[in-house]
Amino acid sequence: MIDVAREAGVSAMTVSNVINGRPGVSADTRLRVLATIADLGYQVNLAARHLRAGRTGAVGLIVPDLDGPYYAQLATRLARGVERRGLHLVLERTGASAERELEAISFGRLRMYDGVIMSLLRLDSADLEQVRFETPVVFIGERPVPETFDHVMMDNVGGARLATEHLLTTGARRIAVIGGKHDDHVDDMPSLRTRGYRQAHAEAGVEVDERLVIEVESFSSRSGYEATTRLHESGVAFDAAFVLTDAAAMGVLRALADLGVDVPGDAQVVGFDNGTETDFLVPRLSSVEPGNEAMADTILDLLDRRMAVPGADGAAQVTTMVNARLVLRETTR
Amino acid sequence: MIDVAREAGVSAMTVSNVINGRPGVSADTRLRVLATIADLGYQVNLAARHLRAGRTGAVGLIVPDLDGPYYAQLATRLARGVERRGLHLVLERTGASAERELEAISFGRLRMYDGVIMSLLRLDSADLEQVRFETPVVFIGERPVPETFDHVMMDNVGGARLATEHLLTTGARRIAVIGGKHDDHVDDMPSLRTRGYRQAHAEAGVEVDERLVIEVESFSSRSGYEATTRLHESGVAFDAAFVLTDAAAMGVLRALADLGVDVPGDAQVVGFDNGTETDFLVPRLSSVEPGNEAMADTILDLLDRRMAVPGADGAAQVTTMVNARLVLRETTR
DNA sequence: GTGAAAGCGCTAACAC
DNA sequence: GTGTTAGCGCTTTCAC
Repeated sequence: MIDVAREAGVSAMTVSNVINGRPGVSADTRLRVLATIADLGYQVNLAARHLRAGRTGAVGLIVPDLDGPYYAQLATRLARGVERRGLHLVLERTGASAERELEAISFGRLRMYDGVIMSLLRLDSADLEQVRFETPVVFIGERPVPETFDHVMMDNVGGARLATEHLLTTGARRIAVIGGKHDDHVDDMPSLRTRGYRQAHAEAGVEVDERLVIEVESFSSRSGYEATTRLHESGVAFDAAFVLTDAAAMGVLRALADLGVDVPGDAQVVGFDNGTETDFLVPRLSSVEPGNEAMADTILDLLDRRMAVPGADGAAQVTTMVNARLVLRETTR
Repeated sequence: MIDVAREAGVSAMTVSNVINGRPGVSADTRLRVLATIADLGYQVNLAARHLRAGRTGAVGLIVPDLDGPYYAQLATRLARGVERRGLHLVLERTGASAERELEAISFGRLRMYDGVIMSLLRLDSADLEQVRFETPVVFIGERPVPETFDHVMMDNVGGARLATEHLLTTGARRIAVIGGKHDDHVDDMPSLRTRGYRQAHAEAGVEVDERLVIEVESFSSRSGYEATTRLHESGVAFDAAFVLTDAAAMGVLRALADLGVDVPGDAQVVGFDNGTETDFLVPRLSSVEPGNEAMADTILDLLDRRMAVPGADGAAQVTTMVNARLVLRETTR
């Protein structure tokens, strides 16, 4: 920068003013500086700007994974909003490992961003209270977070209840829940969705057969496939499957096709997330739409609010729950 | 840091030495400093470290999109490798817009990373020559890049030829190429894969009916679906479809199911990318495996080499082409 | 084994 | 409209 200044015959300050489009530079000088910048191929040093001015121009999105369609689609929505605000979105993935989640929020790494949107799967509220956050953060996801943070959630329980109610209404009585939990004391995604499943059963006066609650290790298509195969081999009858994610539901559909089970004739299937792929499966997957658009908008509004006031995080903490609805396609009656 | 130093009764330098695990600090002092750091909840300021030391600890991966499975899966592979090297991977998406691609490489934004892996779709070699890259970069993808850069490519032509050869060998004579180009003078992904398709036809002495070359706007499932519907409505007969990406192939399969076309009986289908989802489609999608693992390994090796020598980029530029192979599943005979 | 001084490249605040 | 001064928080260098 100092080179540009010398070459253009002005001070570094004037160059800075030109670069940042600040007023109070004569058109003449501005043009000369711009020409010199182009000439020398000068680029600002963002590290120096960051150190001095405190802002980086980036918003971080920290998510467990990107192979699944859910976070990838959320990222695309958020990116658009962030760019509209003159910033850019940067993603980090933790692979749902506690170690990497901790790394992402430690060593001052969050300070690399002007604001952060974060979905943590392993770390709990207590872990978070250990860390000092200097950056505005909005949490997403089901894990509880300390009271001081903004938090946007989808209605896991309500969405699951909607799906299960529909299955019960259409005559299903033995609904497998793929990815469910036997013990739903924790507030993570599988537990909450299983809770909705149980609530719908309770309201309908139908008892849950615990053998229909199938725990899985991950929510990949492969997991869904294997869980369905196991369930079938166990000989436990079922006339519907509520699958906790669309990705897993894809595996369930594939397994049912292999097993010669007709969908939705012999067994109905409902997924969760309403990803863009649901419309292209054979048969098309009915799914819980967790309010993806509203979610992205709410997250950005909250982050705006936090980022507006530079230092003080005076604004009251907000927890928002986005409404879910059911989208029926071909895997349900 | 100065606070920690004062509190621990040492100099800032010693604190720095402790944080960076440098030798030459007595065990006694080290422990005292670490305790003080924990006490005060101190975190390094990465902006300051970056400014002074030049390194950020991050590797950037800049890709067109993340909704499709391809880049998401590549990112996961690369992340593992990068973490093994004590760094972390950070993603940016450009949405395949020229403007955003330019932004990502301008304003010194690449300097935020110790190394960058980049897939550009819009910018061409001439655009890239304008920009001064201060950061080690490895390019991926099919677009030509200036001779000075390392470049890892998949064998688009060869992979497409393999797929088409197989279809021809199994008796197909009217192979639609969904996403193909009529004019393959440019070296982008659709053109290269179409070139392989044409080569296979030429070798087999089968003429290409240009009405079977279906251009699409994007490679989403929706595009594949619509292209197939259009082709069917046009009344042009086909007995196979080579679809340029798996995501689009998913839409093709869905369309064929809607149209009552039996796969692979009435029409065979082959995709490209061999994503993890291919195994869970109904029917399972045969696909070109572009060497995803080898690709990730090669990229990381090249980046290592560039990042090893801090300033001088003395090492000769390398262009690598990874081999493709065909994975047959249920959509082919 | 530890510390003091200097400076990375930028910008906020204020002087002219 | 433009320049000067100071300092963001680290690490490199060299002295002790």
